[in-house]
Amino acid sequence: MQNLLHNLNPEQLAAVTLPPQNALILAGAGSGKTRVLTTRIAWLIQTGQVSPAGVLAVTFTNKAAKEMLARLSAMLPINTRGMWVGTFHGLCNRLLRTHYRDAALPQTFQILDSQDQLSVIKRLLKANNVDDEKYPAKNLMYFINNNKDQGLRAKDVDAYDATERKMVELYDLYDEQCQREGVVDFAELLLRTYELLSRNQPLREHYQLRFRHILVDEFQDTNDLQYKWLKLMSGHGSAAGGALFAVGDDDQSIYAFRGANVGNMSAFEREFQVKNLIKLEQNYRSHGHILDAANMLISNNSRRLGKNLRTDAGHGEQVRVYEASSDLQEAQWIIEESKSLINEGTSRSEIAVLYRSNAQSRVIEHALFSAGIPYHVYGGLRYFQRAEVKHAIAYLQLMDNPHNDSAFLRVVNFPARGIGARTIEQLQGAAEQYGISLYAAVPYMVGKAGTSLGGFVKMVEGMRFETQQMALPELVRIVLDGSGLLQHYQGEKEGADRVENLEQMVSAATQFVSEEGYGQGAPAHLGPQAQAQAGNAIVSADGVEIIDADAPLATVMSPLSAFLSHASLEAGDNQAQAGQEALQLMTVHSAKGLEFDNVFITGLEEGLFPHESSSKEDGGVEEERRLMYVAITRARQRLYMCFSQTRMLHGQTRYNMKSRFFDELPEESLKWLSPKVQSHWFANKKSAWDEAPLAGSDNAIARQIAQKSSGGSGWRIGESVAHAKFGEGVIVNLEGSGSNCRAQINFGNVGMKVLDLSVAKLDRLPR
DNA sequence: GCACCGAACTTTTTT
DNA sequence: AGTTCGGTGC
Repeated sequence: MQNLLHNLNPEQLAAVTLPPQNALILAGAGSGKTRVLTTRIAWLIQTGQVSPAGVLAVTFTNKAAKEMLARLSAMLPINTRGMWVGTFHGLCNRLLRTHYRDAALPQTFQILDSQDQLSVIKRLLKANNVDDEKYPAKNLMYFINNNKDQGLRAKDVDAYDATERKMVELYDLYDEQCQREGVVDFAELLLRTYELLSRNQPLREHYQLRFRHILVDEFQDTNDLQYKWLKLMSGHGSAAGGALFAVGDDDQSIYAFRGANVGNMSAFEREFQVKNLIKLEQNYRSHGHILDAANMLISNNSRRLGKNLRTDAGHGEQVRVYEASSDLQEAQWIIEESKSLINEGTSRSEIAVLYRSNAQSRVIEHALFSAGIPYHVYGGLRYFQRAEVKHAIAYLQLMDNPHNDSAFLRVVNFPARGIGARTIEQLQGAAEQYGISLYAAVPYMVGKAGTSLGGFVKMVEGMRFETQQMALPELVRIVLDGSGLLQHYQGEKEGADRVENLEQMVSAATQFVSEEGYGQGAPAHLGPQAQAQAGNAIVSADGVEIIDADAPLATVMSPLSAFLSHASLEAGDNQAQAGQEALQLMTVHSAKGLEFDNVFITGLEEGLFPHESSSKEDGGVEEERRLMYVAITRARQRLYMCFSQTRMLHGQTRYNMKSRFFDELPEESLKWLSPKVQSHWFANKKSAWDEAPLAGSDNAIARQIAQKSSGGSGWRIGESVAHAKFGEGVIVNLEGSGSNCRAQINFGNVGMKVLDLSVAKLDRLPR
């Protein structure tokens, strides 16, 4: 135990050893949050305050859950496999598999990822002849998820106009359809579990009594339903129930757009009467100038819980700021600086290039490619999202649950086997008529359509029979082969990668089987007899037998079902391919939780960062500021910031002002690399472009713009101006000439204005 | 059933 | 600008 608590600072120690009461830990960036969380669990177990089975630890990502488990096994001499450490969705899946009957789900229910969900909705809209102009599938999906994330079923949603009523109706139809097909979407996993436990008192009390300690990571990212879920699990407001230990950072809340509610932190503090609020403000990551920048920036936000990071490391280097004339030049600068870092011996993987939006990566990638510097971009398609892999998964899904219409439709004619749209239409008609799945409707089809569809069903049945006693990896191999997928891609010109991805699925299955504790030889299809083996059967007061979801998943679901869940819930690694000697390119969002010695924050321009769409939502700019805070606090030693006067976006050149965030950083922590222009500067020079530091090919572009733009009016596109009413802006376009000249000016958050230059009073501004 | 062309989109993303 | 999606035409 000495070892466990060794090296903790006073605040960390206090948090780890808190009495078994509700607690809120405000953990700043780089303050050892994960360490506190895992040490808390280890300490509770080691001091005998709780058994491993009495702990529930919830995270948002699989990565975080895995890391927590890894650290726990390093700290404790116990097998962590059976412990309840996982994502909200993973834990709900486990509960629903165990209590599938009570939750009114088929044992082999399948999980829709976002892609699948969208295609279910598209199908629904088509089947109901809904005008998809008026009700785009994406909107409906957003509507449904949004409501589920708040714990609202269709019947609970208040509709105020005809459009909303229609949406509610479609929401209801959607749920019915999912139920018919035996599929659940991500939000449904949570909502279904929530409803199950709300409704079923013995079950609820069982888990409430069981989990003495519930610990939540990244609490600021919880949505309303997750908060309700935690309330329920922790038995809030009832006699039973354990202590909720929430760790989070309100300043790093950057997921409001997907339903996260920072307000949950203060709500928790209030509703759970939190007496133990501990702030972890000692930062172990960044040098002083970097922290000063972060602290001052975030102090511009209101409604904070309040926190200031400090470090024992020295000031370190100032933040280097660079103004480029174009996005190309910005990229060029990043490359020059990276090169010199690399020459100093910096590992390429310790250089991160962050941007607000994915579109920005292209220019940077291009420049890196030309310069021959290896790089890695995060955020592409993940393994289980690739089309060929999804096809294979669909075949596997059909073998486990043939009534999954999405899976059926996805592969019924892939590879092509002569089943066309006409046939499918007929089949859908029959299925609707009898209220059954497409698969079940096949026998009702006659003629040629019946034959081809029958052939498909026979193939699926054949594979199912053939693989009955097989272990999962073998089963996967048979399906890849028997479905004709492998052959299909082998015969394709560009199919080599896809074949490789398919082959990889066999090893993914092998790895899954060994990691999840399924005996290598265990048949992939495991019947309900597994149910009987489930451990800890308990009997509730009213005599209902409850099987605790305690036993390893292997006893409540077959390897195949488990593998399919895994494929939906864990789309595959996209993060951290450790040891890769390459520059790391990613959005600021995906950088959260990571750290690097050297960080570039790029595209710091009004409209990009903060993003223009953020000014329309209330609290939008504050969220952008938190995003900037996250970006800054990723850096350990060196931080670079840059912005560009011009940028190619959506096919046209845009002229932006530098980000307002620069005005919110401490002057003394910044080092401006581009000459900081004095106010009299513009009086002497006719154009900023003449003297701006330009590199290489960019010179020409900049001059072109400069020439094209002055047009005799004395003003220039790209020039910064000030207007008495609208404030600061940038000239985006000039039209007309002489006394008839008008300028289109981007006034940032005020918006775009067209002003007559003979009338408007404008002042030139130095950049 | 497949290939090609044009239109429409383009903040951030995990499960 | 670049991609992706859906529709049309063969």
